[in-house]
Amino acid sequence: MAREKKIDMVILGLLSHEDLSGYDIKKRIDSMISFFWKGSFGNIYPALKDMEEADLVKKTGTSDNVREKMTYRISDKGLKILKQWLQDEQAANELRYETLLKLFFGGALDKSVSITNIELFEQKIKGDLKLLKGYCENLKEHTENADHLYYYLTASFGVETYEAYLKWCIKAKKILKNGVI
Amino acid sequence: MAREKKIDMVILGLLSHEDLSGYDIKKRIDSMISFFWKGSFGNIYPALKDMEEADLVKKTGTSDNVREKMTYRISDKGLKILKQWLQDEQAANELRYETLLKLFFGGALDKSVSITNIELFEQKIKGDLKLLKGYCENLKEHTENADHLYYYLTASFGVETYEAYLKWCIKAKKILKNGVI
DNA sequence: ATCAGCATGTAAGGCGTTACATGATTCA
DNA sequence: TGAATCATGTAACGCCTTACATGCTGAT
Repeated sequence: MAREKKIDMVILGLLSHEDLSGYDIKKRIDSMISFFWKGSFGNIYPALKDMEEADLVKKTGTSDNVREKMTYRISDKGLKILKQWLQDEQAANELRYETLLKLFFGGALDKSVSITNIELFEQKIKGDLKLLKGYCENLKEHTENADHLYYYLTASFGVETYEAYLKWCIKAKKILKNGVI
Repeated sequence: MAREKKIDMVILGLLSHEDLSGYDIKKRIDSMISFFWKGSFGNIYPALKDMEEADLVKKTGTSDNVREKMTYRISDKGLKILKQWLQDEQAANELRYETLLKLFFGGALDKSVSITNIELFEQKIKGDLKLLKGYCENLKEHTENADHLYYYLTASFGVETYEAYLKWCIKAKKILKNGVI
């Protein structure tokens, strides 16, 4: 079983819920998934093409009907691959925070630079947290769709960790200002 | 100012503290930085070579003296580049958690699969948290080095977020078992 | 003697981003 | 009528990972 490309799994996962075009897949990723996984046209469209050739998805619509979106549907084979991946215990969980990298080397400059970097991070997180909280509230009100429970769990992960980030920001700024732990 | 390669900044940052060989750089990254930024021989050695050609670092030691490690020292130009990067307000902060991706699509299988995935994540985090806590304790005891304050701040970021992860794990498992938010 | 770890690298491939190209449609 | 957005793609490049290749050194 060749190492699956992760973008393939994202696409198969989305198609397991509903038929979608490449463009719509991008929109779904941006609105619901992007805080823990990203996608771009530059990898979505080629992935769809490759997966069509491998019979993991097939085109629907556009049966000579020009000016209709090209939508894709997951195949039985595609669904099997998706389920295999979900059950695979391997999981690459990676954090790459340039802000922390800069902070780690902050001693090379005045501490005010590090404080500014933390404040920039803090503002970005505050904005994203607000979005995630709104998203969570929406999901709580629509429990008729069983998948919403899963969406909620991922969004609540974001809320809880972002709140921890903000607490850390306050503490870190204080430590820097005082110069002692 | 061309877009800096991030591994270059990691290396320059480490060299701003002390002269190091490629091998030692890898060890430093693995032990102190890897939870928020990674590096491999495959990108460290080529980066050192490129930066030597660009006069950002220069070789020290090994002056015909065979069987001595090839160590590198940061140059004034290298230090300038490092400081520019530290002051640049752009910062790529990216989370890529396959565990969350699998959870998002967990509705395709029985909830027990998602619970297992959360538990695997939980165990991994528990182990890493223990390491980070030990690291923090060590840093608290050696405040004579001013840089240790910065190391401590990044490590405490890890401790706080990992603790938030563990709280979320417990909550998420409960929600899945009950089937309601 | 042999095995782990020190030490330096190269090559191939994977995967992703960014920018570019193209054209239709919708709305102000 | 012009701008924004819908919609699909390609090309080039960037950066990293993995695996491989090589040889030394120190401990058991």
